[in-house]
Amino acid sequence: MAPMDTITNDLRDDILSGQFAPGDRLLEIQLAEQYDCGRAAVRSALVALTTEGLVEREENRGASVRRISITEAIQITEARSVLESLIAAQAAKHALPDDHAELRDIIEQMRSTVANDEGKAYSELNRLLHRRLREMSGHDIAAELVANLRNRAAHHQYRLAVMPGRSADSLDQHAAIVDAVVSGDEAAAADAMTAHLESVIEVLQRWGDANVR
Amino acid sequence: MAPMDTITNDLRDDILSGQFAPGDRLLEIQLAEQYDCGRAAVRSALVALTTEGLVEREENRGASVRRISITEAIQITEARSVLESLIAAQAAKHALPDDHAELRDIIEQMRSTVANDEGKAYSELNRLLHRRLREMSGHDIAAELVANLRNRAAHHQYRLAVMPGRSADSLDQHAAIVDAVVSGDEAAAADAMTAHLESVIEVLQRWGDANVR
DNA sequence: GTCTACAAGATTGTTAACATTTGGTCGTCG
DNA sequence: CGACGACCAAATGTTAACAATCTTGTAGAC
Repeated sequence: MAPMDTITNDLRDDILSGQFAPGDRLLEIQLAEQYDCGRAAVRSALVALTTEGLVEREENRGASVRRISITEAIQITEARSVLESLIAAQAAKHALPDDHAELRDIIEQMRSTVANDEGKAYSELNRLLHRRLREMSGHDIAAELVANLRNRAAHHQYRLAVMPGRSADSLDQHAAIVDAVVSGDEAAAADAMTAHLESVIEVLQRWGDANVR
Repeated sequence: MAPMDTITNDLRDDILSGQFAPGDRLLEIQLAEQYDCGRAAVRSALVALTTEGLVEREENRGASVRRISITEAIQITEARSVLESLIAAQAAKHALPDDHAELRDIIEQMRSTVANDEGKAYSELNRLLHRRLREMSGHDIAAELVANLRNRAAHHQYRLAVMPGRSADSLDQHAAIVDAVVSGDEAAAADAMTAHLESVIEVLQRWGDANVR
């Protein structure tokens, strides 16, 4: 009834949206019922999500939502940093005038959400901006890798979003990225993106130091 | 009889070693027989390798070894470039004296194979060097991504290895990387790695221009 | 009271049969 | 001679039952 890819996407979304929390067990029968499909389809989805790094499977012991430690989240963000910088550079190279307008518009909307303290909306615009930059870059490989890395650290990203005063800093950094992309300056775009993610890493690091022991 | 992970690894190896060429169909029954297991295990392996980017699957039409175009191979190498530079920097930061000795030893062996024109052996040392750098870096995330990217472009890498005069250039570049890592200079290590992979990209680009129309 | 042995339940792993889809072949008709 | 359509074979997709494995709870011995 439901093709395998659909299950994979649905389950991925449900994990990312927090309906299944890190550590939660993923029982095949239960999922089969929930998504109205056979166990085989669920198994395939679990295998796929395991190689994506979102799910952990142990022989004869079943699957569970993978827990991501802080140190791992930092490494993920470091990898994202270099890849997104590549993307930003390529976006600066390939973006068209229409794209420029769209990027500027996103920044304006972000500015508005920050002024009104709408954390949720800001977070969505954040995702949108990064996604559009990936698409504009034309670099399918880097785009795919970054999308995956983002998913893996989604939980930690979430905590970041609700940190007080973080949106303001973040907004400036995003504006700088867009400025560089719009002006077609590849190196500046890459640098701005690196600076942005360095700042994210710093926050993660501080949070880790404060909470781990 | 054979656990799923084993099949996945075996099939991956057989694809990378060229026993299954790009475009070759991967029939479930045939593979089940070849690896002495059920179709279910084969299916799981195919799903896993599909999300790894090595296999292509089409609904109701079966799986085949994914073909990688030159432009895709270039993008793969570009992504590898930034990730391996990150790895080189981390390796420079974390490598211990024993590691330094090992790296220098690998370079010496490489020098010997180049002098004796042993392309095959050089290629293996090449892989070994990159792998050890990944391990020394301690950056599991970047290491995993690079390993995957290397697999995806394995076929094009192969063509590179047999190019005349390429080993000599490559050797100098690798020596530069090791020098930087051994001296603990993170930035220099990253730059040397970038230079190395830029050179690989250039070769791919020239080959592409010469062969695609 | 704690530890071990064992049995019951739950869950994954495997197999086999069945259903569906695809692609091609052959034959007929225009 | 070419085009259309019905069949047929091959392969994938799906389902259900069975086997193997792990976990949990319990009873008994020390």
